[in-house]
Order: sequence, then structure tokens, then C-alpha cells
Amino acid sequence: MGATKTEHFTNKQNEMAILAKALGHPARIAIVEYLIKVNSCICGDIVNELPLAQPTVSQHLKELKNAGLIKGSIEGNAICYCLDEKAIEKLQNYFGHISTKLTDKKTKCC
Amino acid sequence: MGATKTEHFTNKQNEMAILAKALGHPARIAIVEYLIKVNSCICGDIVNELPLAQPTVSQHLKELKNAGLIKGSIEGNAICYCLDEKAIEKLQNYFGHISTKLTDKKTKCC
DNA sequence: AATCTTTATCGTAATATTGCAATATTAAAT
DNA sequence: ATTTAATATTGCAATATTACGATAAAGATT
Repeated sequence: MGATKTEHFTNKQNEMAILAKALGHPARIAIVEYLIKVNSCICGDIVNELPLAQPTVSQHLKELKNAGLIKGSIEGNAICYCLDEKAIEKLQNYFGHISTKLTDKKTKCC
Repeated sequence: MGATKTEHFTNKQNEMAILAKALGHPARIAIVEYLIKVNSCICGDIVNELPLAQPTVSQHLKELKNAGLIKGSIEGNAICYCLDEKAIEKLQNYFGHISTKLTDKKTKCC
């Protein structure tokens, strides 16, 4: 064993898990925050921002991309990275809904 | 190597990564959704809701608890589980902020 | 007290993640 | 055409996660 049993869960559940998992590492949180901080897409420059070697950063970027959290487009010999709004929206909506439902039940629970 | 270099990131970054990581598995997403669906805390009953063996579910619950996403209190020979509002709020706020900043920059980016 | 029920822990196998040095790739610059 | 710069890929070691059978622990039931 050891492999996640994704087939037993719904598509939506797996989708949210993939997004959450992609953000489940401080380096990837830092990448996302940097993309927001610079307030535009970034061509190059990400490696120098992180306390990790270039191949490690490249791998983290790949994981964020696979999860659909960032988009990358080739721009000469650099690559432009952007947050993917759709993914962020999904996360925001998801936790928004949970939060709303939680507030509703406040009186019914411990 | 193989261990995350948490010491190189901020407390807030590590904190968000821990929360996201805890939700980075469909079983744990399913647990959270079940807690919301029943609209109250749940004493017992979680194991039967999931397509996983009891020790596996117990382990997932432990991880959610360690991350601060759920609270558990002993209730006779069962255990009552609840979502922790604070953690959900943190997640909602975090993605809310990101989303807001993303909207602001729409014109400046690819 | 013996048994049942519920949850936790231990041990362990299978698999995945993290990190980086070395190397490859690709396009720009000289 | 060479060199330089930026990013990706490969290979591998260290560590973490996932899953579950076996077993333990602790309160409830009989």
C-alpha cells in the first residue's frame, strides 16, 4: 500500500485535495505570495527569491503548474509565471461555503 | 535530504502550508465535508462514512487535529469531532486576500 | 467480572515527496 | 558558431505519507 485511493472519492473532493496539496509546502506558499507581491507575472527571478536550489524551485513550480495553480508561458529564454485565477477562485469559494455553513450551525454544536 | 526546510520560511507561510497540507488528501476533504453535512459535531460514525479501514481513518483524523482543523472531545466511549472555526477562517481569509489582490492586478498582467 | 464497542497505537510494506548535484535544453547575446 | 543565461530533466539519497492488520486502551453493557 501507500498510494492514495483516489478512486473512492468524488471528482470534486480529489480536485480540492490536489489544490490543497499543491499549497501544502511553505516553498509553494512563498512562490504564490511572491507572485502576488510583485503584482504582475514574473519572468525569471523566482529562483533568487527562494532559499532553495534551482532544480528544487523548478520542481515546486512544476507541481504548482500541474495542480493548475499557476500558468507559465515562454517569453524568450525566460518563463513568465502567473497565478491562475480560476484555481484561486475555487479555493476561495470552497472555504467561503464551508465558513458560511459553519456559522449557520454555531448554535447546534459544541 | 527529503525533509522540508521549514526554517527558511516565515511562521505564517509554514502555518498556511500545514493547513493546506492537512487538506491535501481526498479522505481528509471528505471528513471535513461530512462534518459540515451533518451540521453538528459527530460522535462516532466517521469510520463508516469512509471507504478506508478504521486505523487509516483514525490516522487521518489525527492529522486534521494536529493541523488544528478539527477538535475532538471525549464523550463516553465515543469521540466528538468538530471543525475548528478558527482554522477555516484563516483559510477563507487567506484565499480571500489573494483573490482580492489578483483582481486588482488584472489589468497589469498577462 | 466478562464482553462489547469505539477509538488509538504499533509495526510494516508500498509509495510519494523533498532536495540537490550533474546534466540537458533552449534562446538570447556576442 | 560560441558563449552566456534561464529553466528543465535525470538520478539518487533522505525522509514522509498512505494504508492496514494486529493489538491495545477505555468506557459502556450485560
